[in-house]
Amino acid sequence: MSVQERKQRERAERERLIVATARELAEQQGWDAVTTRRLAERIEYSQPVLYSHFRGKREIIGAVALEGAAEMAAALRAATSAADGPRARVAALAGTYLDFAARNPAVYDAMFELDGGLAFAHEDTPQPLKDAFAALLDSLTEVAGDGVHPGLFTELFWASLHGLATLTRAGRLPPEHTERRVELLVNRLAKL
Amino acid sequence: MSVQERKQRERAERERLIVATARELAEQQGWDAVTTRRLAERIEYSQPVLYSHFRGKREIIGAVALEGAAEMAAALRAATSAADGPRARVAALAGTYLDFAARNPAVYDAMFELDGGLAFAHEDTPQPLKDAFAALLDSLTEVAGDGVHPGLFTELFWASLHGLATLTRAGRLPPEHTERRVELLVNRLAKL
DNA sequence: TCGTTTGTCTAGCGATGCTAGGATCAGCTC
DNA sequence: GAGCTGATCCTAGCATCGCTAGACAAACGA
Repeated sequence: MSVQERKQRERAERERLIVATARELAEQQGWDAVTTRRLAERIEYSQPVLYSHFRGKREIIGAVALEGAAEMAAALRAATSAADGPRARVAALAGTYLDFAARNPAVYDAMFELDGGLAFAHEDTPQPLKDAFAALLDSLTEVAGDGVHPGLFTELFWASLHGLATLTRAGRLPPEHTERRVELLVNRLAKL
Repeated sequence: MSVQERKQRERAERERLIVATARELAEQQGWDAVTTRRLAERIEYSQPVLYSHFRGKREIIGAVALEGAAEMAAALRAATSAADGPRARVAALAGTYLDFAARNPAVYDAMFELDGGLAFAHEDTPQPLKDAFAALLDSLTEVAGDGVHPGLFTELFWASLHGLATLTRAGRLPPEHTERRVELLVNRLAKL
């Protein structure tokens, strides 16, 4: 048994290595540079090994996305729990979200721009994604306003953050007034 | 001279054909299906002909994006000019924007998701893009609120619409309550 | 009528994601 | 300890991608 267990451990370790390497490479040189050949070379295995862990490149992207979602959820929880009052919580939430997107562009792409084969808004949505949304929901429910469905409000708030994040990073929005835009968003959307 | 002019006309016509075919193919089967080979086959010319009109695939995407931007700008103008009062104008603006994105997903991708090699928020931004932004700006200035820079407000409003459009189409947001989300967006962001 | 230019096509390059089939090496049995 | 077996990994290759070089033909000006 012990032999099998060791092999399983090594396999799991190698899988983590693949995901970490893909992420690192994507952050360094963009997802276009993450080819199966380059990835294989970096982990010092041959190409087909990747396919014994993942169905294909899509699933590797999906794995990076899940890792990112878990981190983002944790970051949002940490930021909101350290803030005092609804106003500060929402502001911290928005700031942390955009900060995460700006600091981890490749991961953010894996989560929301690229096709990682993940299910959203379903019952079979992976847990880390649910957690991240729940982190948003928890802090936004208290400022949704009377008669407004918290889930719907959270979806809208999230969409606005997502729009700001992607348009800014793609150079569609000038980066200088990011903070003022976030401030305006919080002031207007949240019923304080 | 007449001969040269005829040739120029034919060239311009063929260029329009390329762009229209690329757009059609993208709407039918997605941008992944728009390969230079397939595109060349559809227009009944060989592959290198494409490269005598455009530097590469990116530029073809960019051409589709510009065409789309012009159409979107026109649609926004038409919708807002037919609406009475600031409230109705903003609602029409938002509805038309999301409707355009939903009806022309491939074109919307070309404009905002894919790399079409276009400059944004610069002085050398192509006119159709400026027009589309100006259409937003014109209807949103009157509801920006006191002391709020209209351009900044427009950027935020646009980002929110963009987030709703992309997340909905990518299956990240359930499509059923789209209208309620738009209503909430208009009610909260606009100072009426 | 004869070069020259302009336009188009065939063929091919390097790179992509992915896979088939053979080699190698660990573990187990006698 | 020898031989078998099954898992593990690699080499080699496929089809397809964006893009380009060089050959060829048609249309033009002299």
